[in-house]
Parts: sequence; structure tokens; C-alpha cells
Amino acid sequence: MPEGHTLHRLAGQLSSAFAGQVVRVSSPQGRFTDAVQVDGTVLVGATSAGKHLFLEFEHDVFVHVHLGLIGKFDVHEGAPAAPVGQVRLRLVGERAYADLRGATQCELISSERRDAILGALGPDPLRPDADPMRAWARISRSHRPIGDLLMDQTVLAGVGNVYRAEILFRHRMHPLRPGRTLRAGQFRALWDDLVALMATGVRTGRIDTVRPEHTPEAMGRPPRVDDHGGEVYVYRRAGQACHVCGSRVRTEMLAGRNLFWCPRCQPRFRSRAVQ
DNA sequence: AGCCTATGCGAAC
DNA sequence: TTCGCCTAGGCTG
Repeated sequence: MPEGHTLHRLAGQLSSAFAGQVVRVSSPQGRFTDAVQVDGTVLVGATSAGKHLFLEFEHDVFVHVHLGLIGKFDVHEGAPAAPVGQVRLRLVGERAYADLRGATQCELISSERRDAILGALGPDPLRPDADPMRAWARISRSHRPIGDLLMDQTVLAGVGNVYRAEILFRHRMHPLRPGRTLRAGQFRALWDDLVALMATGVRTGRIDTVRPEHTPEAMGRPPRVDDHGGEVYVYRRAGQACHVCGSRVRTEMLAGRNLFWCPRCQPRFRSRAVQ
């Protein structure tokens, strides 16, 4: 379930479990052969940027992890159990251990390489030092759809398919609206909302985007949790009734990913240019 | 047993 | 645009 909030949360869990400790690092599955390079050294801490996770070890050495679509990094209390399945990377500390499975990236890198990865990312709504104007500079000049731009990690880092669908719904914005037709205030509202929503995601470990006035309880409907673990307006609800207006939620592929939107709440943008 | 799916992304065509 | 990678769980037969 990796969008930016998952990685940010993970960095916090890994830091509190292992930071400052000498850790055993291994690859039970065998594919991360560089594990031996940091085995038995001090794990300084873990940080995230967008969907990237960095484990910092002493001597300025880092392990770069990207979970991709299906990766998981689970932290467990207590003594390590026998590895189950394909464990790419295992960390063992004094009171906890962690197993990484299914990641698309797990590599040993230098601080220079880490800086290069960070430099290629747009601002991350979860980082207090993020500069949203860097994203606005790209969006306000682009003819590409806002739904495409939000997923572009060089424009804005950490937003995935769920937050994309939900933030656009919350702002009544059609996903195919060209970036350059947004007003600055509209972008600012999107950004501020992402900051708040994703921070909530870090706290709870799930994606909940439904405003209090639109919850099933408030709307007089039976309680419900979507099958991805949170409560949302449109994500993966194609063909179902919009929680606000009852229209059927629509879906369409854009750049290989599923878009979801409500055709009534998010009407197609009409250019004010002469027709 | 085999097929399908998924909150990602980069390479290949 | 499509494909391939990576894993686990759920469904189908």
C-alpha cells in the first residue's frame, strides 16, 4: 500500500526500532548481496522522500528502498522468527526485526547518489521544508492533465493513485483538466489539503478522505470501509454511486493507471477561450 | 494449479 | 503505449 504516507510512517517506525543500534543486516532470499557491507554497523536512522526510503548507516552509507506496487516492509517486536517467503532484506536490532519483501529497489548507495535521487523529486507534502511553488511552476505552465501531473514524482513527490483520485474529488476538479488552466489559489488549496490528508495517513496508516458531513453515518447509510482499508469517495468505486450526488463513479485509463471521478461533482473543465 | 489483481516505475517498441 | 518486474492473496476450475 505504498504512497508517500506509508513510506513516511515506515521511516518513523524503523528509526524508533533501530536508530543508534548496531544491527544485523542480511538477505535471507539472497538477492541483496550488499547486505554484508552494512551488517554489524550502526543504523543512524531512516528517512523518506516521496515514495523513496533511505536507511542511513554509519560511514555515510545508505540503503535505498523503493517498494514499487507490491513491496512491503514489516517491523516486528521481539526476537526474529524464521523468514517466511521471499525476504529480500532483514534488519535485526536489540528488541525488534524488520523484513522487506517484493521491493523494486533495494540497493546500497552513497550520500551523493541519495542527494541525486532527492534532487530529482518534486516537493513532498509530508516534508516541512517542501516548497509547493516548485510544483506550481511546473503545473501552471503545463498542458498535461492535472491528474497526470499529480502522479509525476518530479512535479510532486509522494502522491499515488488513491490520493490523486481523492484530492481531485474533494476539490471538484476533473482529472483531465490541463494544469495551466488552474488558478494559483486552486493549486494552493490542493496542496494544503494534501498536506493535511497525508499527515492523517501517516498517523493512521490508512487513507481516509471522506469529510465528516459525507460519512455513511451523516448521510444515513450503513457504515462501510472500502476494501483497501480506508474510506474514500471515488478510488476503485467505478460504477458505484457517488457518496455526495449518487451519480455512478466513472473510470478511465490515463498513462497506464486507472482514473476515478464523479461526472457530476467533477464536471469536465470548459475553457473560457473563444469557441 | 493457474489466473487475476494491486496504492509503481522504468525500459522497450 | 505496452511490457516486465516483484509478491501474496483471492478467486476459478
